[in-house]
Amino acid sequence: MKHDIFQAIADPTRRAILALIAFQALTPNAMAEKFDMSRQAVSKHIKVLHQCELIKPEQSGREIYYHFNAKKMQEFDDWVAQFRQKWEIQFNQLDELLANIKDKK
Amino acid sequence: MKHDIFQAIADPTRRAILALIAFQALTPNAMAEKFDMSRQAVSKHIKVLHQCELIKPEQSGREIYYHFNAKKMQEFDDWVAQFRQKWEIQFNQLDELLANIKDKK
DNA sequence: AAATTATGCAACCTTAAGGTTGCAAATATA
DNA sequence: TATATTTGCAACCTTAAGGTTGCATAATTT
Repeated sequence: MKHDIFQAIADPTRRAILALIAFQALTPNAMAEKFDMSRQAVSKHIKVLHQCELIKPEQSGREIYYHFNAKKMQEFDDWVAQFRQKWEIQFNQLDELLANIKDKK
Repeated sequence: MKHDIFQAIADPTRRAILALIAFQALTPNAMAEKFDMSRQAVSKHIKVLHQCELIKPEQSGREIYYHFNAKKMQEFDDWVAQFRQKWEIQFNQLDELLANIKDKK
C-alpha cells in the first residue's frame, strides 16, 4: 500500500495541493478551504503525498505545516529526462522534413 | 472516461511500454511478449496510452505499430517546470546551511 | 478544568482500474 | 476458398481509489 510519486501525481487534487504548497507551506485545514470537498478527503490526499515524501510535515503546536519536497519531485524530472532525447530527435526529424518540403518549392 | 497523461503514467506497465517504444515502434503482440500478462491486458494499457495520445498507431497490413509521441510527453516537462525553480531555491538554501556549518568549525 | 480547535484514524459506499476469458472482424497465407 | 494470425471489443471479477461521516486524541483557549 506504499504509494509512488507517479500514483501520487495522477490525481488532480494532489497536483493542485503540490502547486499550492510549492508556493508556501500550509496546514491541512488551510488546504481544505481551497477545495470543494471535506477536510478528511483532503487529509487523505495529504497522506498519500506524505507517504511518497513529496511533502514533509513540520509540527507547530497542534498545527502541522506541510512543505513541498523539491528533492523528491526531481525524481519525476529524472524519469522525464530519459525521453527528452527522444523528442529532440523527433523534432529534428520534423525540422528536416520541413526543410525538405521547403526545398521542393 | 477520457484519460489524462498523469493517469496514464501512474501504471508501471504503461511506463515500461513507453520506455520500450521510445526506443522503437512495436505491435501489441510484440509488446505483450515482453510482459507477464495476457495480450488483452497489454492491449488495454495500449488503449489508455493511445487515448491520451502518448502513443500513435501506424497501420501496416493487419499489424499496427505504435509509436512514441514525444510531443505529448513534453507536457510533463511543462508541468514540472513550475517546480523547477523551487528545487533550485531549496538546494541553494541547503548549500548555505552547509556553508554555515563549515564556518562554525 | 472545560470547551474549542486541529488533526488523524476507521468504517463504509460507489465507481473505476487492472486483470481474466471468450468472441468478432479484418488481413494474410495455405 | 478455407485457415491462421493480429487486433479490438465486451462481459465479468476482484481490489483499490476517492469520497463520505463519525469518533478519538492532543494542543490551545476561555
